[in-house]
Amino acid sequence: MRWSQYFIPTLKESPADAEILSHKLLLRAGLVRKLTGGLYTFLPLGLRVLRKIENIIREEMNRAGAIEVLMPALQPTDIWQKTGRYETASDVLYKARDRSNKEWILSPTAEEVITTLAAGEISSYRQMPVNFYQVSVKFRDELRPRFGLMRAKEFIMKDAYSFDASDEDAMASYQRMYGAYARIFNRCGLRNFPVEADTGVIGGNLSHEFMVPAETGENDVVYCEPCGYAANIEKATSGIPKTAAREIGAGIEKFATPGVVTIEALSKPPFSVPANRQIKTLVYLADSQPVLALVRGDDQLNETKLMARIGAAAVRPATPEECVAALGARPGSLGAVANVPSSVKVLVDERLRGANDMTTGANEDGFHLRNVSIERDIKAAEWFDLRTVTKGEPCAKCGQPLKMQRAIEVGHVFKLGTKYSEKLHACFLDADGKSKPCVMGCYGIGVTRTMQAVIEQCNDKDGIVWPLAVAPYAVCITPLSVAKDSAVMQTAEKVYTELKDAGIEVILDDRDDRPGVKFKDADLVGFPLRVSIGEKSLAKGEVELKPRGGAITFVKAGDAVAKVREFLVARASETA
RNA sequence: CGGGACGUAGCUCAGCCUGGUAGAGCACUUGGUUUGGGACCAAGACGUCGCAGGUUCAAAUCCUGUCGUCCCGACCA
Repeated sequence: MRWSQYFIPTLKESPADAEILSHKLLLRAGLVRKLTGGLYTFLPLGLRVLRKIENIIREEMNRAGAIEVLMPALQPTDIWQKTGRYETASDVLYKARDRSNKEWILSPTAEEVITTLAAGEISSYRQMPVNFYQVSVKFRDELRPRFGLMRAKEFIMKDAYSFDASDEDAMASYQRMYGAYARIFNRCGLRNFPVEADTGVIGGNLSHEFMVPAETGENDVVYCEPCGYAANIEKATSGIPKTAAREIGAGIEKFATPGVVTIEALSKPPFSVPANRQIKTLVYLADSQPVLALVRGDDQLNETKLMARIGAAAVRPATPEECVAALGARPGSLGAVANVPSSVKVLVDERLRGANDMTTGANEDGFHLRNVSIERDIKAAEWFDLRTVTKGEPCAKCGQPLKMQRAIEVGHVFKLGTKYSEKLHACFLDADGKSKPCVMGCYGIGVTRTMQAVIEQCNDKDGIVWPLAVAPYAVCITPLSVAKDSAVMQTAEKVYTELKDAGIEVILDDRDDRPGVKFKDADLVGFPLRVSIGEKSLAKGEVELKPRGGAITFVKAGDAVAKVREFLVARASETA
């Protein structure tokens, strides 16, 4: 490709609405342009990178035995209603109406469609295992689109769905995808690692996310280097000790705490109740029913864990008014000991098991209760892990201190079980003639997000440093003069033609610009190798090879093509 | 959805407080000089100051509303 005939609108300055580095570089290197918040046009170079990543994904999915299909982005609502996700995923669904006012859904994912396909097409265990995948545009009405392609309203996702006849087979399918994902992200040049994850609105019972470490990521990951444990903070557990039991004091005692409505205030004089001797009482509404979640005063509730435990379609924190309606008191004086209607579920964090000598709200504004012994005084409690792990706590597996890291989620694998196949009747006849629901798994990769994650991880002060496997072009030829019959341009044209004929992806910067402009642009865009051709070195019969971020080497002009191929082969073998 | 900031040329921004001729740098056009890390000189083109109301003799500037963008939050009682 000739640069002058192409479209690479680089920018010297970062547009004001880009906050993080990778977003700025996407715009500055001329890879994308924003249409409006969360919606981007891919320009030629950005599209090439996208295609590179897609191709890596296709190769590895095919290698893992998955089969490519393409499903509609516009989907009927009835199948979403059958799985219940018309309600549970309602927040992110883009809905559209046609001329007869019929409602449609713009696909945020495709479990409903693929399971409908399976329901019609799979009737025997002999047809499985089978794994369908597609690469397509997805739509999500994000709470807050941000950071360019990281969280967009419309994005490109690879989604795959496996169907198996048994749980063991489904596990094997899961492992195959897990392995394929590791290969995909490694080939993209990304440092990445898998972590245990919550299954959220998707459902299922086993899940891993593939994470790219980055301070700008939206996930917190807990990990243990010695034993390899790693989990999303939403899922992570630790071996932190339970609350120490003390001598059980006198019976429960109510005391006045006027104006004290926070853990912190109660921990100060005159009350001086340490946070770890307080019970934090949080009120949620699960499908309009109040639920109490109890964690220790110095712990944070992990809302994702709570959601998973409650299992209701819609869970949200109660408003102060709703707290009064449920318990008779406002936040700050709430508790699970006194005046709790029997209809109200009480979920208690495991760390509080056995705790006594605790203080909690009295469900009467301005009063608390002390000498509370949880297992004696809180009836009908259900025990779960509900707290959020913090850095430095002992690993549950090996006892070493846990570490924490911000990360970008680029892929997610789920073992779904039969949630969707049961609801959409994707059943088959087993060898013994019995009808059973298919056991499913689903597997997603954010293709556009992966692209930006690569930029976030691979850059320097001058711009992007593309890994060869996903670079828009492998080689940029930079003649310092473009005068038509100059020796420099003739050499550039010759090298260009030969590289092209050798099947190497090469761009010739034939713009009539000063060398500095071309160098800056080549660095900004981040081509892995630059071949610079100038009068001075050409007088010695030489051209320059400069790897992005590396040192210049001089080679004989006649050897240039061979040397370029050598470089590319060596570079390719580093990540293969 | 709540809080905050911001909307002025293609981009980055000044001007607004204290109302009175629409600005700079970069990019763009033409000519010339340059040519190994984002050149220089000269001339030029480019704006309903987001939009709609209001106040005023007069609004980019003050007021109200609205739309959009970005950031933080949306659990920790």
